[in-house]
Amino acid sequence: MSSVTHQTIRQSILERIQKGEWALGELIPGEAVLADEYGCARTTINRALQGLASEGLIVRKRKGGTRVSEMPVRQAKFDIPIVREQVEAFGAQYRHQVLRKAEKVPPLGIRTRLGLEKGAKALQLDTIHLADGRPFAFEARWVNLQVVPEMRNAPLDEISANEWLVQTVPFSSGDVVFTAVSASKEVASALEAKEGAAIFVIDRTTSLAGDFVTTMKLFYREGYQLYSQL
Amino acid sequence: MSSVTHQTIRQSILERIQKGEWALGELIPGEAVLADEYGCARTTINRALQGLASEGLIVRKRKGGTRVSEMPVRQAKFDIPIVREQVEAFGAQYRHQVLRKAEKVPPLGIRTRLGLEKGAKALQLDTIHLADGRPFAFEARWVNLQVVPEMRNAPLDEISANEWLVQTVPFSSGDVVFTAVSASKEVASALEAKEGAAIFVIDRTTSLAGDFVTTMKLFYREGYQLYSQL
DNA sequence: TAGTGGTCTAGACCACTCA
DNA sequence: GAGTGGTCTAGACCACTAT
Repeated sequence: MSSVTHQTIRQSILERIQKGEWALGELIPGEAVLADEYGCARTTINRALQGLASEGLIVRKRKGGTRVSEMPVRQAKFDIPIVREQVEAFGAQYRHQVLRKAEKVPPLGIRTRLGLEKGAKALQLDTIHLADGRPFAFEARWVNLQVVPEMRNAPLDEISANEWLVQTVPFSSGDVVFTAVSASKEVASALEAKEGAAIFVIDRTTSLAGDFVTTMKLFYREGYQLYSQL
Repeated sequence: MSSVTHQTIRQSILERIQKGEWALGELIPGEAVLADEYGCARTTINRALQGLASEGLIVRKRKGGTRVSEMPVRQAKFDIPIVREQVEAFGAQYRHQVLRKAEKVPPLGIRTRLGLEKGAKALQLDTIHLADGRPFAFEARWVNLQVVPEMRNAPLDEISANEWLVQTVPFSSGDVVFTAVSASKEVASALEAKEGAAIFVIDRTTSLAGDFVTTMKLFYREGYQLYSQL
């Protein structure tokens, strides 16, 4: 294959943008022109430019042409891993322990997030995740049993609720919120931290085809950092 | 255009995966077969499958075929916005104030992150971002003057360092770390919070073509939440 | 070595939107 | 109305890798 591929073109145009060949908001040459310039088919240019557009570096409009983005949106992508993998990535041994497993009527906030009717029960699951025997993260979870009734019988000694759900209900979607909170008495004791310690929290709700499956708060031990590249 | 587009096909195949038509790790039909099934060109199928692969839902290998991902990686994407836009998104009025602007030799940690030689000076900039006059975020920044010497004369009364850099050195890359910390005396006073309060921190280092431009810690006011979709 | 995905091309038509 | 990007097609060749 020649060295003129959509990837090399994409890289080349990226560098031209970074070098300032076109100012912010300025029109860059059309696909036809670039195709001629790079000596390739318009399709190939199109693919390169669509890649850059999906990253937010350029803005494309029919008839309006392609412009360098005026407000390049910086996007960070995070892999949201399974806690066990995080622990093992630290080179530590993973273990988890279910602290509470109860079927009961959830508080209003949880009920809303799971889309449950008033009085409906859900499964409450509190888990502590351990790295080399020391607390790594505390998980407070509610599961919608109307969607995954099998969860009642999941072997939670062998596999964490997190992983069981990933395997049983894969490819669900959802949202995530990151926050910092002061450790409550309950969280502090689970994490063996002082009450009031600054704790990094991931608050996550998962849904499958419009049904809310589970909502969870994950409280990490003090000093935990979540890393990503722009 | 017919209703058979790469997008509709992608959605269709996504639904088939979610419905469990193929088990985790199972081989799905080849491009040629799917093209026949959907009555379109192989190119179109290819585009749809590449989209799903880029999201980590399927894994593709030449000769090996396409398989449903065994460990679907959940990725969260965040827009990392400019603080002013965050404040204005809350419907509040934005204002900022430079608390410190000094050219001096940075501590070792900062020096390393900016790739500076021993004894080299950098620009230290502390800024408080205000929403309706109340502290929203405290920014502690160091700028590599070897890369952006113009920063010395930037009109920081009119435009925040953040925005000035985005406009002057757009399209840079970098990394981000999210953490929770207890407010130090300095941070607490800047944010008008209690010492020891749980503060959400974004720690960010930016580079351009291998040169480190700036490193910054952004301490958000108590209760701040960063939201994203999976 | 054979089969699968990765990519390019050339041409075509369509959809949007600016003037 | 005209110019730009969005997409599809049909065919071709290549690159990787499982067998």
